[in-house]
Amino acid sequence: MARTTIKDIAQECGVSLSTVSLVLNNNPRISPATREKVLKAVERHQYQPNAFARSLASRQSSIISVVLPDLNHVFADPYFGEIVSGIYDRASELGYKVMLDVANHRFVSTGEYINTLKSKRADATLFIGSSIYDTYLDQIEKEGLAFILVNHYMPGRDISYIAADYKETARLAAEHLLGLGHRCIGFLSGTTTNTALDLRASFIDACVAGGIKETDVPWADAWFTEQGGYEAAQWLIERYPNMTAMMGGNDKMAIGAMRYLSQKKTACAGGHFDYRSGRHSRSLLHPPRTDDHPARPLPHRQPRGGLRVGAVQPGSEAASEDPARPAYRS
Amino acid sequence: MARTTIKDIAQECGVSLSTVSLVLNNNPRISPATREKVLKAVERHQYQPNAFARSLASRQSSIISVVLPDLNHVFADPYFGEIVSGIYDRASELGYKVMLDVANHRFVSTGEYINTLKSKRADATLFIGSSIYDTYLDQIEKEGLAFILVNHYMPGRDISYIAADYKETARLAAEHLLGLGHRCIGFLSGTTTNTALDLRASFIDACVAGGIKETDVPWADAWFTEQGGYEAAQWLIERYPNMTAMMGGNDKMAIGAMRYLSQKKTACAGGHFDYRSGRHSRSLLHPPRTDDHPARPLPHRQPRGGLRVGAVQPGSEAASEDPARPAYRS
DNA sequence: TTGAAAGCGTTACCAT
DNA sequence: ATGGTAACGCTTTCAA
Repeated sequence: MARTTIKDIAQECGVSLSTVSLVLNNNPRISPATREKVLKAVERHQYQPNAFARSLASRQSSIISVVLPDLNHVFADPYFGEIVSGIYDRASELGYKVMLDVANHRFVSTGEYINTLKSKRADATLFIGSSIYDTYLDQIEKEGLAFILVNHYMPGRDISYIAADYKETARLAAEHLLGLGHRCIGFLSGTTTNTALDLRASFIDACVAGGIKETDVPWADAWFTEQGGYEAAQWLIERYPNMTAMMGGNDKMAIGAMRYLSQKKTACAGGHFDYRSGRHSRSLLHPPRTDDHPARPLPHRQPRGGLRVGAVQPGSEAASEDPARPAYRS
Repeated sequence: MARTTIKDIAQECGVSLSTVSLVLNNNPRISPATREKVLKAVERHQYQPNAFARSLASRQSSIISVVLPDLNHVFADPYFGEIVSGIYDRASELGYKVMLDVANHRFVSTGEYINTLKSKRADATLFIGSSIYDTYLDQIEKEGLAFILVNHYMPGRDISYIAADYKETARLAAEHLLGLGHRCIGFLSGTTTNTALDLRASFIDACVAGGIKETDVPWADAWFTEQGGYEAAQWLIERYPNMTAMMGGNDKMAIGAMRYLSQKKTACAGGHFDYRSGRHSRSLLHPPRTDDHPARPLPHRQPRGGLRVGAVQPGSEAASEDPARPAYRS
C-alpha cells in the first residue's frame, strides 16, 4: 500500500494540493471550515508529510549537526554529554532535530563537516571540541557557512562561537581558593583551545591580583584527561611541595590529580567548581564530609558567569564580540 | 550565487543528468573516460549532491534515529553514551547518519517516534530505554516499522530487539562471587525492563545452583540510579547483616550502594563486572589496592557473553529468537 | 554507453 | 479564500 501523500488528502477533501499544504503550515488565510476538513482527513489517514520533499521545496532541513571530537567513547563523556543535552533541549523546543557526528580523521579529511552543510543535510553545525585546524576554517569563512564553534574560538577569524565565560570562571575559582587561605596554588590544564589558554591566564592574573606572586601559581600543561591530570599533579607536587591547592582545567583532570594524591596517601578534598553559583561542591570522588574544607562565601564580587558569544552574520565581514545572541538563530 | 547542481556538472561536461547521476552512484556502466571527466568537474566545483533530493528520489534517508529515555541529562549518562558510541561507530561505517531523540512526554504522546519513521526522516529507529508502554507498540507492530528495542524486549510481540546477554552476565557474576567464598549475596536492580527481570532471576538461579539457599540471595527492587542503589543497599543491609557481597543491576546502583557503605564506615571494595571478559575491575570509586579482594579466576566455565537478538522481518508474522542478526540490516 | 523524461512529495508564486 | 503550476535536485526506468 502506497504512502498517503498530500495529494490523497487533497482529493479526499476535494481541495487542491496548495490548500492542504497551507493548512499543514498553519497559514491563516484558510477558512476554518476547510482547515477543519483537511485536518480531519489528515488525522484519519495518520498522514505524515514527507520530510524530504518538504526540505527540498523549502530549502530548510530543520536539522542541526553537532560535531564532537574524536575521543574514545566520546558520547559517554559527561562533559560533552552535558553540552549535547543542552543543545538537544533547545533544538527540540525550536523544532529542530539533532544529528550527531564525530570529527574523526575521515570526517575531517573528506571535508564532510562542510558537505553536511553544503548537501543541506543540516541547516547549521555546532562544532564542539578543539581538534580543529586552520585549514578547515578557510572554506567555512569563505563560504559563510552556518558553522559555530562551541567552547572554543579563533581570534581574528570570522567564525561564530559560543563559549562559557572561562575568564570569569577562573577568576571566581582563584578568589575562592585565595579566600580559603591558600598561598601557593597549582593550575593544571590543557592548551588545545583558546578558551583553555584564557582560563590559565585569567587564573594567574586573579591570583596575582589577590596578592600572591606569579611564581606561586605554578602550572602544568597536560591533556584534558584523567591521566593528564594525574601526571600534571605529580609533576607539580614534586616541584612545589609547599603547594596547598590545585585547580584542574576540567573534571577529568581534577579526578586524575585526586587519584594521584590519594595514591600518595596525601589528605585530599576534591570537588567541582560551578562558576554560575560560585559554589564548590565536593561530591566528585568522596562523599561529603563536614570535616574537610568548609565552603566559605566568596570574598567579594558576586559571580556573574554567562556566555561569550562571537557572532558572524552570514554576509558580514567581521566578527562582533556582541554578547547578544549567536548568529544563525534569528 | 546559486548552488551548483547536477545540472551544472552535466552541462559543463556535455553529458546528461543521468550520466552524472550514474557516475555519482558508481554505476559500472559508464565508460571510464566519461566517469573521469565528470569526477573532475565534481571536484572542481566541490559539488555536493543535495541530500534531500536524493532521499526523495531514492526513498532512502540513510539516517537512523536513536531514542533515549527521558532521564535528566541523559546524554551525559555513560551507560547510554556507550551504547550511542557503538551505534554511531557502526552506523557511520555503513554510511548512515545518527539522529538523536529523547522519549519525553511530547515525543511519545504526539507519536513522534512513529512519525519520524513515517515521514521518512529516518530509515529505522533504535529505541533505547524502557519507558515504553504497550500502547506505543501496537502501531509499530501493525505497520511493520523498522523499530528495534535495545537492551529491552517484549515477549509475545513482533518487535525486534537487541540486548546484551543479561542471563549469562548474571550467571558469571554470581559464580565470580561464589568463587570468592561469599555465601549470602544481595542483589539490587530495577524491574523496569524484561532484561532486568532476567538478570535477577538468572542471578538467583545461579546462586542456588552454586549451592546456597534462595533465601541467602536477598534482593531489592529500586530505580536504576545512584539514589536507588543507596537505598536498596541500606534496605538490604539492615535486614541481612550477614550479607558479605552485593551485586547491582548497573554501575550507578553499585556506586550508590558503595556510597552507603562508605558512609556507614563499612570496609568496601567495589568494581565493575565485565561479562565479556569475566573480569571484575575495581576502578569504580577507589584506586586499585592490592589488599582488597584479590580477583580469582572463575570457577569453571569460560565466559561466553554475546547478544540476544529477536529479529522481526518487515513482512513476517512471528519473532524469531535467531541470534544471527537483527532485522532491517541486510 | 548514454540520453530523455517521468516521477519523488512538497512549497511558493501567481492567478482567480 | 482557494487553485494551478512551476520549481526543488535527484534517481530511475526505458529508449536509443
